[in-house]
Parts: sequence; structure tokens; C-alpha cells
Amino acid sequence: MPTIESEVKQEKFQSEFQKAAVNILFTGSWLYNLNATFLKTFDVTPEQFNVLRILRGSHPKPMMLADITCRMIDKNSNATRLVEKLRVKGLVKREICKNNRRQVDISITEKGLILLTKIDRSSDSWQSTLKNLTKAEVQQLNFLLDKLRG
Amino acid sequence: MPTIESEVKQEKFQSEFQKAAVNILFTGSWLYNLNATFLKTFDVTPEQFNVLRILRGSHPKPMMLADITCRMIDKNSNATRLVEKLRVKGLVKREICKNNRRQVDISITEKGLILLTKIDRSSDSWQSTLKNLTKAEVQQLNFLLDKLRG
DNA sequence: ATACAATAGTTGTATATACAATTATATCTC
DNA sequence: GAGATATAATTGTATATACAACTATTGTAT
Repeated sequence: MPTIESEVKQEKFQSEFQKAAVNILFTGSWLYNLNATFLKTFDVTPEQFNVLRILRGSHPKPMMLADITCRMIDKNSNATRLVEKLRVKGLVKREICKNNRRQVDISITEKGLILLTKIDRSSDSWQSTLKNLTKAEVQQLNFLLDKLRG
Repeated sequence: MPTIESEVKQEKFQSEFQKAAVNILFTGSWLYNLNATFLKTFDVTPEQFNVLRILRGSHPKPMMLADITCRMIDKNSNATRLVEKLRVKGLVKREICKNNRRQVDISITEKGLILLTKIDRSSDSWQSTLKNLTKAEVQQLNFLLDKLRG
């Protein structure tokens, strides 16, 4: 098992807490890169994929931009430009809301839904990287991460 | 305790494994942003801070770029430009290696060491966010993350 | 109704990242 | 020792991110 010490070639951390901070950042980056590489074959970035999943969750009800933003993993990504890229690919639809013309209604298209289905079908491969943990361990991990954020 | 479900406003995940993936990415991003905000007062980015710590670990022995890169949390950051930024700030020193002129010897300066000391002193505040977990829980978290990466 | 504030999204711009191509130097092979 | 290969780092370039400033629309108070 590759400890975080060996991963970043540091023999000793100041504390178990500091080690955990590095470990979370490192593991997050590692997982992100795995995911990004996997999704590249489908020509979407992790955040684009994330937005598509969010929209599928609401489908067929459209969502406004602010609602998408607050559900995103990385809130700093610029939702306007992200959605625009998905629109160009034909994966989402944008319509100005009739009742409130400031607002934009965004929904996933049929093409977007089909893409998600395809991704889901072949995502076993990368999800299997998580299979190093038992279900009980994964539950424990989720508990600890939630508790960590306070 | 804010569960990952409430953080990304998704009631239900396909599996505990998928939830863990989102949870790690989300917590990593959350921790990164906390850290970035904290370090901004010292005018360094998280990766710049990371490189300074790496160099302090080797001090007074200089390191070559490739050795720094393989110790970095995010291996994709461009170490050349990162180090150059630190050099401009006077926090590191660059010297072409006499024995091997392809190679650049990089070391942390006195100013860099002083900055790290200052940061260490005031980093209790942000490290305290990890204090939501007991030491035993933090150890368990480190164990699970290491095991996850396999 | 007019002015002020709040909301929803967009755009500008500086900086950072991803990844491939390139330069420079060293080593190896014949 | 000339040419091929490997190593170390840098540079080019397209894309992404951070964050503030801006536009447009709606709501509120007087």
C-alpha cells in the first residue's frame, strides 16, 4: 500500500493532522486526474460531466445557473462558460426564462442523456479503483470526511 | 454535520463508492480553497507553499527540478514557472549545476525560511479546521486514503 | 412613479494549468 | 569521435480558473 509519505517522498510530517491535509489534497488530485483521463475519451472535462449529472438529476425540469453553481463540486468554475461549452456540443439547451427574463433555464438534451448513459456503462473501470476499500470502509471514509468539514 | 449530500444538494448517490468519490473531490477542493485563502495573506499560492516546504526539507542541500516535481501534490503544475515565481520573490535561489550543466540546483533562501516560519506560526487557525476529528479518527482517515489509492 | 437596492448572469483580464514540442547537455555504442 | 539515445529543463500554446467589474432585469420604499 503506497503511504502518503512515499507518494510525496516525505518521511515525516509535523503531525497526523498535517499529514491528513496533504493526504486529502493528494488523493483528491489523484482521483481528479484519473477521472479526467477517463472522461477525455468522451470529450468532456470532470466539471462538465458534473454539470451534466446535476442537470440529469433535475430532468425534465430545467435549472437556472445559480442552482447549478451551488451544486457544483468546484464552485469557482465559471458556470456561464461551462454551460456554453456544453451547449456548443449539443449536450444542454439554454432558454431565457419567460417569467423572469434575467434568468436562464438550462436543461440536458437527449444527446446529453445518451452520453451520460454511455459514460455510466463504462465507468466501472475507474470506479473499481475505489474497490480497494470494503463497503464498510467506504462508509467510514464518508463519515470521516463529512465530520472533518464540520 | 454537513453531509456531502447536503453540500452538493443531491439526496441520493448511485452507490456508497460514487458518493465517496464525490466526497473526496469535494473535500479536497474545500481544503484547497481554505488553504489558498489563508496563504493569500502571505502572497503565495498553495503549490508555491508546497514547493517551499519541500525545499526546506532538503535544506541546506539544494534540489533539482525533477526531484521537486515528483514530491509535489499536483504533479501537473509546471515546476519551472513555479520556481521562477518564487525566485522573483526572493524566496528561492537557482544555480546551474557545475557537474551537470543540464541541471538546476534550487534551494530555499533565508527569506524563504523566515516566511515559512511565519506561516507555520499562524497556521494553527486553519489547521484547527481539522480538529473536528480526534487523533484516532485522523489516523483512520490517513489509513483509508492510503488504502484507497491501492 | 422615481430612485435605490437586489438578483441573475455575463464579460474582461490576469494568472494558472495541461501537454506537447523544443533546446541543451550528457551518455552510450560502434 | 560521430551519431543515436537519454536526461533535464524550458518554452509555446490552447484552455481553464479566479475574481472583480459590468449589464440587464426585477423588486422595494417613499
